[in-house]
Amino acid sequence: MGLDVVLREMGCKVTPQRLAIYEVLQNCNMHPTAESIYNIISADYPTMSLATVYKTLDLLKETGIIQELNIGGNTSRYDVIPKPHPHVICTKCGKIENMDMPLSKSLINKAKKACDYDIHNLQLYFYGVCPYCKNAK
Amino acid sequence: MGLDVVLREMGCKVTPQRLAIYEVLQNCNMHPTAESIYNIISADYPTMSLATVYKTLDLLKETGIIQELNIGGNTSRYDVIPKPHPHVICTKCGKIENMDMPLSKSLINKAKKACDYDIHNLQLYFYGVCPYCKNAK
DNA sequence: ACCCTAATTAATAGTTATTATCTAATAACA
DNA sequence: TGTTATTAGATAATAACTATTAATTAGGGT
Repeated sequence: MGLDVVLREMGCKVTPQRLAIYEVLQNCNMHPTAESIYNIISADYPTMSLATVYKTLDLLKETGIIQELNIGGNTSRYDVIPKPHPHVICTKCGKIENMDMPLSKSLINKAKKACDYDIHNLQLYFYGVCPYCKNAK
Repeated sequence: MGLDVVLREMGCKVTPQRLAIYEVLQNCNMHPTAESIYNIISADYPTMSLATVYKTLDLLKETGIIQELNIGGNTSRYDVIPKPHPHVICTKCGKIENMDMPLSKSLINKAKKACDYDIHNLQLYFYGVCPYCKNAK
């Protein structure tokens, strides 16, 4: 389902800026920061504002089609949500990658037993050293 | 093993400020921010500086006896490390709690198979609505 | 116990990510 | 096409954190 449909369903306007930001996130699997999204888009939309990027990212988060990643450092990164997946972060170079590894349903079930929350989401981050940095040393 | 021993082993000085900050983290299971640690300690150490809190937290992170949590929002929270455990965050009130739920060794093993990283750490966050907020509605 | 020195604190200024505000532009609908 | 509420863009403001620097202090040597 396209972003335009989702936006209209929420009563939000479909603007080129929003589509462009979402497109960057889809075509770019490197989990960009708000600022790198801004830089990428500035080439085509010289009038794009960083504030717009932030506002749009918030909106897309609310719609549930992207997620914000908090992996340490003081900068958030963003990610389209095809299906829930863990992330690996290289503690040397800071790169962050999707992991093709299913988040077992049983993990949420165990969590539900371990506390009294209505759990609706989870984030799993692994920290380590990537193959490139391993060899670089 | 006490903090003083750890610090001396690292060739760092044992100062009342450092001990105080660590003590707050130990006696307080609410995962404080740097600023709330500062506020708590200010009562006893009126001369304490926020910068000192940040530097000490960084140092304690390096020693490996505390960890920094990135749960969204733009503020880091801190936590002593008794043994690795997941966290639950209430998406209504922002409270964050430790979960008494083992992080199975197999999770890391699966991760090691799924990518080529030397994985040395992981963070697992669950997001949901806490019992109190459930009832409040 | 006292001194010396390097490490650390405290105060403050600076930086950076993010948010708020406000005016101009524009998507959606009649 | 015209109207209107929403959104974009520019910029100022905020908040978390970091760098700097002078003053203080822990810890080893005497």
